[in-house]
Amino acid sequence: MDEISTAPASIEEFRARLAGVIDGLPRRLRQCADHIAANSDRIAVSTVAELAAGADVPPSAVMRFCQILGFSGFSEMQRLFREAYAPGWPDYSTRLRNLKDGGAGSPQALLGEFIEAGRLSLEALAKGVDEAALAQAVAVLAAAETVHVVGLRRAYPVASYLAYVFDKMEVPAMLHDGVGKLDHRFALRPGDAVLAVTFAPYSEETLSLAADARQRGLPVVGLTDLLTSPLARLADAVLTVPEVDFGAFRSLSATLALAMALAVAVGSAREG
Amino acid sequence: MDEISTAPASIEEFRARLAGVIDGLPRRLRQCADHIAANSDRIAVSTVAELAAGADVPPSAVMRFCQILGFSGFSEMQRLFREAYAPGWPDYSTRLRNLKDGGAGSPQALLGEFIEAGRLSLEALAKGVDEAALAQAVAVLAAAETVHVVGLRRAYPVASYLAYVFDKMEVPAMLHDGVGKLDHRFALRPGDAVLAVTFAPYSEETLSLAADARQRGLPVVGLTDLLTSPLARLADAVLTVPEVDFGAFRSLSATLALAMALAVAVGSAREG
DNA sequence: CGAGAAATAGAATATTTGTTCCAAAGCCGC
DNA sequence: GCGGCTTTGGAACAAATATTCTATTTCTCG
Repeated sequence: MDEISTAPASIEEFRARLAGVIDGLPRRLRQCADHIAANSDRIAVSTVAELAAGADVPPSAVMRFCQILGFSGFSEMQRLFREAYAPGWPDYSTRLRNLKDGGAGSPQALLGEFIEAGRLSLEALAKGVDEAALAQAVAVLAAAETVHVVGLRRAYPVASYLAYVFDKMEVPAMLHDGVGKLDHRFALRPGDAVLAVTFAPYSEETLSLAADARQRGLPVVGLTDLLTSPLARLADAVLTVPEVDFGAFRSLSATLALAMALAVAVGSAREG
Repeated sequence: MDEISTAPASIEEFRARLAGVIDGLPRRLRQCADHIAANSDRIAVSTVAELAAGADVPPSAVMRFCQILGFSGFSEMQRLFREAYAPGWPDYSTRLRNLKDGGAGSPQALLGEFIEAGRLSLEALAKGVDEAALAQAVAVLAAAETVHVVGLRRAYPVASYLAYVFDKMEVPAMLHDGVGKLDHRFALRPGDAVLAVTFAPYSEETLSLAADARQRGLPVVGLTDLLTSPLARLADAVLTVPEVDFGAFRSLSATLALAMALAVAVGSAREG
């Protein structure tokens, strides 16, 4: 291994050098590189042993890694990070305020708002989950042959992630995405179930597919925003998500958390 | 001096106790208290000797100070600050694994875990965001004619939501979704930019489109998990998201928050 | 001013942490 | 399969760092 004799003098240089060598790195050193890149903010406050444990390598691997980057050893690398150590505030709310102070409309202020919206949504979900409805939704979907997932516009990311998780968990699922304006309503077969996702303003196509399923006697699970949603009337089990909007856009954090829990629970139930 | 036997459990408690004792302190200890109160953010990355030098007292004075505050010694005090800086999610993945192996997870328990994962991810994002990279990403995309959004598999929900938000904000955008195995690479025109989203295991198609764009001189913005991601080398601006990742079950909360902030910031910048 | 108590500095020690080195294992081209 | 090269893991070692101890100084109060 050809060593570089001079140590990086700044964090930027450090990153550049890391990017430069990472490709030619053997397995263990690659693990070090990945873990350190992912936790570069912890270098300043960690010991070799802690970092090594995090990367799942022996301490000596971390040492070799430091040397390959041009440092004489770990201490020298750590010194770089300790000096640059920005007071990344221990307190979440202070940090958030700092972000928002970047000026109204600045990217980081926006980010602060979206983070806040997501967090509030998750908290509300934690408090207000309807356990009976969730259990029923799991039961319905676990009993189905094929799960038909439908969700358009702002609900589409949720629907597509549900389809992804179902696929990974080997649950037969079909994503109705409205491509080509085809609704594929004849794909709904006896024994199947529909999982419909929609938020105000409720998309016509989603409601229509749910109504169709219901008419044919297929069970429908709804994931929506309010109990007064038109989807609620069509569904055998209704899950509502108290999502906080920021501006015109919905954070989706809570919705996705609920969707994932649902999908994984259904996947586990079908295995058993 | 009346010692307190239990150590502060949080930084707030630490501050309270410090405020409580600082008045009745003799000279050298008072110096310690002043210096430490003024530089509490450096406790995590300093040695006893450094702190002592800063306060202009001998190291043993610092030791006594720590003990008066209720710590067994300096190390214990330092641990408080190190952990407060890098909180919470040490063995998160083992927790999820236990949950999966053990109880097979009631739906509510699963939901609780996903909520917690989302919350931690958002918190980590608030602390670890690279504001310079975010600003650069906004600049690049705001200057583009058309934004080409690409992201597949687990990144697809993010990509599709980005496309949705761009659409609402009247930013010309095209979602490359890989339908029909078409990569639409010839849709990339001079003046356009690519916004690529991918997480390990990095999807070949996404990387390939990004590489193609770069080769033609189009700017690329990457949204990925690690700075060592192959996408990082292809991109002019790299945004990394510290998302809790376990198998197929990625919370996406932080990713979406960052994506939305990016999209809205780009939309606003283009209006002005 | 002087006795006693408290506080202090610095040296001595214990402990933790970083670093080196070498034998064993893995890999590659032959 | 075999020799040479690279990589790896762990134990031995070295350095840095925290902690304790005690002689000395500094306060305090009679």
